[in-house]
Amino acid sequence: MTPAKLTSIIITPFLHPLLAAKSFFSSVSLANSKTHLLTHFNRIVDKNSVSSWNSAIADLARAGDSIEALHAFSSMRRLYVRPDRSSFPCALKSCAALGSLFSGQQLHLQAFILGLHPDLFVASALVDMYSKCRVVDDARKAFDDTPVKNAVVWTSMIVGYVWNDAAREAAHTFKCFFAEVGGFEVDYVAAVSALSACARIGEKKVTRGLHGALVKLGLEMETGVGNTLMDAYAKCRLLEVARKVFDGMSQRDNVSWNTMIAVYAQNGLSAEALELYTEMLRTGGVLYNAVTLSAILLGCAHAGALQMGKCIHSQVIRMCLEKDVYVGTSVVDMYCKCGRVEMARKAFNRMKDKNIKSWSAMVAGYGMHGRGQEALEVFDEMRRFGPKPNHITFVSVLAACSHAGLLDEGRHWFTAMQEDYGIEPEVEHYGCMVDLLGRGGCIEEAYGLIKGMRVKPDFMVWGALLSACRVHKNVKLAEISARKLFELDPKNCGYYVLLSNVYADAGRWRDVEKMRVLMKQRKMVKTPGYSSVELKGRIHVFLIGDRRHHRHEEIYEYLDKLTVRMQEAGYVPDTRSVLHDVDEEEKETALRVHSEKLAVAFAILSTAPGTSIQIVKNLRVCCDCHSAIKLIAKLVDREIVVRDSHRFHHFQDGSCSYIGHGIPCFRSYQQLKVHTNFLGKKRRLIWSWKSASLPWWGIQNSSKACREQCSTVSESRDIITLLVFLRRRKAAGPLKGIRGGDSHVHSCFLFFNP
DNA sequence: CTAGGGTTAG
Repeated sequence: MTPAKLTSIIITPFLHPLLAAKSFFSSVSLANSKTHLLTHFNRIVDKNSVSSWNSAIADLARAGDSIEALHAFSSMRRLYVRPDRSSFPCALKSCAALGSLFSGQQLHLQAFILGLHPDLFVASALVDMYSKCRVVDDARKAFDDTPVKNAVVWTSMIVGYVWNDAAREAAHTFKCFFAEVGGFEVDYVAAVSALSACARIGEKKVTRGLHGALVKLGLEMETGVGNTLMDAYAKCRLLEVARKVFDGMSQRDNVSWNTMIAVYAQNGLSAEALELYTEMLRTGGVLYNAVTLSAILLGCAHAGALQMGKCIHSQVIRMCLEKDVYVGTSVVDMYCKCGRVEMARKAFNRMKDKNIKSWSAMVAGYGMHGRGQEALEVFDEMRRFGPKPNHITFVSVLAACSHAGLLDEGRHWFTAMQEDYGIEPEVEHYGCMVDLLGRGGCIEEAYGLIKGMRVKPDFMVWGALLSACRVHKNVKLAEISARKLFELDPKNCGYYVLLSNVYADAGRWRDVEKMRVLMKQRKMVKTPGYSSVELKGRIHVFLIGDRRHHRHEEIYEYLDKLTVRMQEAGYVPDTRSVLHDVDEEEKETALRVHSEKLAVAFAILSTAPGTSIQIVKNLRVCCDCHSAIKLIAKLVDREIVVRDSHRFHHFQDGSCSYIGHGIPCFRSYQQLKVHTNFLGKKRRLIWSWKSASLPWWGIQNSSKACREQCSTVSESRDIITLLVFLRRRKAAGPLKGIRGGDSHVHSCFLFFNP
């Protein structure tokens, strides 16, 4: 580059479109004779003093006004003020925030010309800027060009790799750092960065190794280190170790609590998540915030705990967090997974900023309720007004088509995704397509699709095919897909059962027997099926034939009565389901005491007439339970919503929206396994809400917006029942305050506005 | 008289 060109770049440094906008600094020039400027934040800038400019740039960068910060830098250059080592870090940080590589490169060039690039502050900012602009190779070059490195430069490089999805590289860099300085100089920020790399890698060995090293350095007592360590262990699926770290921490901040709650919620341990949340409120002495509520909402969504979810939603509104995209999306997701897709839609409409995940959540929400047409309408709206759909959105769209049986639409979007949006289909997309085609009866076409896949088909794909084979009685392909499934997911006995169902339907009893023997030989352990129902702040869990519930006698008695009424109405037990779900020895009792029936009976007994009932089942609802619950809903005149591992069944007026089989919408075998352990370890089956008081108070004075959402009679009745319950528990304070907008109750609310 | 690196969420 010629000196002349260099000069021109230095004098008019920023030609980037970002900086075309009018700025306060645009009018600043040599022609202007004033020596001082009064800028943003009432800061007085001496036009000729570098440090004065530096402060102004720092102010703007700190406030997040990156463009103005760069304008300020630009104006300074126009006045021929020579930047010093303090001018660059803030300016580079602004480039990083904007992702503006162009401006960043020019700053690099200027720093280079002024000979400031080996300065530690400048170097670390450069590394940071390049990695945030996604050119990790240049970040590495800037890193290597720094002759003497300190912890900050090393950390910037480690974080840079993590940012650019190169976690292993990051871990390796930390190792080099550690070796070079012999452990001295490794501070807790470096440790946190390295641990976040471990979390990405997700390998037990790596995390344990680093943990050991940090203990030696005496860094493990730092709160930040503990927080990240918990996350890293959780990502390695060592939940108990994560909890141990949490318990062993001498100081916990809200990130510690949030992390632990999120870990539980993400792994399907909703009860633990909610329990920890109450503990946080009671003893933690820390403030909860958007992150906490987001995690708790996820827990509610998983447990299907609508009432709790509403409480949290109410708190969200009070804390003015509805406008937060993350929280807003969690609310939408929670309502969808708790069976209230209309309420989800209302919450969705109230969101001002919607990101791609909010839109995808709404599409998926309609999809899991079998409302494909509405899902496609939302998708259409998204294409016109929202962000550009990505691969996640298309998973939602295809799943919606498959759940609603929209064969042509599904085919159309699968092609359009590749041709118009340039998105290569991944395993999930194939899973949806195989399910869609299989359900539509095009089994051979589905099999053809699998054979032509570029990625390796996973258990979802083969599982979808196997399910379709059962519905359409295709023994040959069932055997093929089952064989694959035995390899891919050897511990899951569901496929053995499914294949034996296919044999049974074809009358091949010898093969059915073979399957049974095979299962015994391979020592398959069944995932225990259970159903749960939320009632006044408790989650009641029922296993098959469970007699551990304190009201079990009442429940069985009522169930017997119901059975008689059902038989009078013409109900005949559907024996296919016995094959579907249960072993030989459990056959006789099995049908009548399936966990979902127990849960339904318990819910009817315990709620006021007309209240709608929500059940969550971890496996699929069997055919018999399906028809039985349909009849029960009619007999007792209730709306019953059952969410199983695959989709929602809305029972009302003797009908159900359920269509055939499908691929799971609540997928995650990890979650099921954790649950199995949870039950296998004989933890409390009936999880009781230890301290119902605090989180529940939100509902008393539900903000107007939330009340509007709870518009139906049964829902407001839910709330009243809840209030009476709370009063009985003396947790709720005076009732008069509950009914009206009494200020006394307001003052009782422990709402922390962080 | 100012400046650089980190953790939780869907």
